[in-house]
Amino acid sequence: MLILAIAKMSQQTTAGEETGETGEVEEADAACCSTGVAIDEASVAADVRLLSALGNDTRYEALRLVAEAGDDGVCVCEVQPALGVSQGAVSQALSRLHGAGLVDRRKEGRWRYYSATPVATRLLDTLDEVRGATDE
Amino acid sequence: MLILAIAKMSQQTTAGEETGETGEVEEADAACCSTGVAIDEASVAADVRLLSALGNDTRYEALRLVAEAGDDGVCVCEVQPALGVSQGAVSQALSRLHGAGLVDRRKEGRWRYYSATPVATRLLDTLDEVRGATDE
DNA sequence: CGCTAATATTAGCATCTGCTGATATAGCTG
DNA sequence: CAGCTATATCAGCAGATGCTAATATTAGCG
Repeated sequence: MLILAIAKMSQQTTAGEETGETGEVEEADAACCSTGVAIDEASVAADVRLLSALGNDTRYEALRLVAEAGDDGVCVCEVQPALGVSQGAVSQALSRLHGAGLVDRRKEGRWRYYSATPVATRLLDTLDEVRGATDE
Repeated sequence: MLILAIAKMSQQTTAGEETGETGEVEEADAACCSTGVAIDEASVAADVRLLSALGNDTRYEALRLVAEAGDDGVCVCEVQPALGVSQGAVSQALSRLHGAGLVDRRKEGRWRYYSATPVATRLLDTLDEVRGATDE
């Protein structure tokens, strides 16, 4: 993928922005990127998977509900009426969140409980913070 | 929307989870939710808009590139070859990011520069942190 | 002014997504 | 065991998405 190349181009870009030209980027000057922001393909995929899992009302709301429940988690049987969509849609939503590492799940007899992972908690906190800062 | 109702049900749920029944949730006990996690419909919409804007490779990578460039931002003319998609796709991607409040834009003659907003910076930092914690 | 360059916008298409309803699977009870 | 409940999975459909190519708009130059 392009990301490693992007990181290199970015460094060049900052210096060359006055020219307004796309400029030929030489492969020299590889001794840059000490910012630790260079990001590899797998990380991109992981981030996009996480973000896209949350970029949907039903799934976002499901996660909010799960996160609200705390460490004990919440039973699917309670998520479903709260979300107001079909049982199948709820199950798929929770499965997608689980696949993205945002919820953990456990069985208790017939019942299935979902709880938020630290990743999810952290991300929701950040969203709350940036929204709060933006609402000023 | 359902969210306010969700917040109330969650409180009840924690107490009633042993019953395994969906239980009739009374409207009483409204004196809860001191955690500040109750979230309104507009906030959900805002968060989902932000998250879905980023839940796509092209747009995520565009934002990464913009964020790398620092306060001066990056010229579209440099983003396009870096992303390796059509000029139109780049423009749409940046427009979507702007609409989600993740990038600011300015004109300099023929050139258009995009820079990351604090919201974007913060979110990307969090993603890096949780990914870093997860990769252990 | 005409022309070129940069880039936003539009139209259209293939593919993807999210939902519903149906079905499959697992657990519990008498 | 049969019957019921909880919930995961599947199939299908309508609508959304993301891309390309084309076009429109803006900026700069001789």
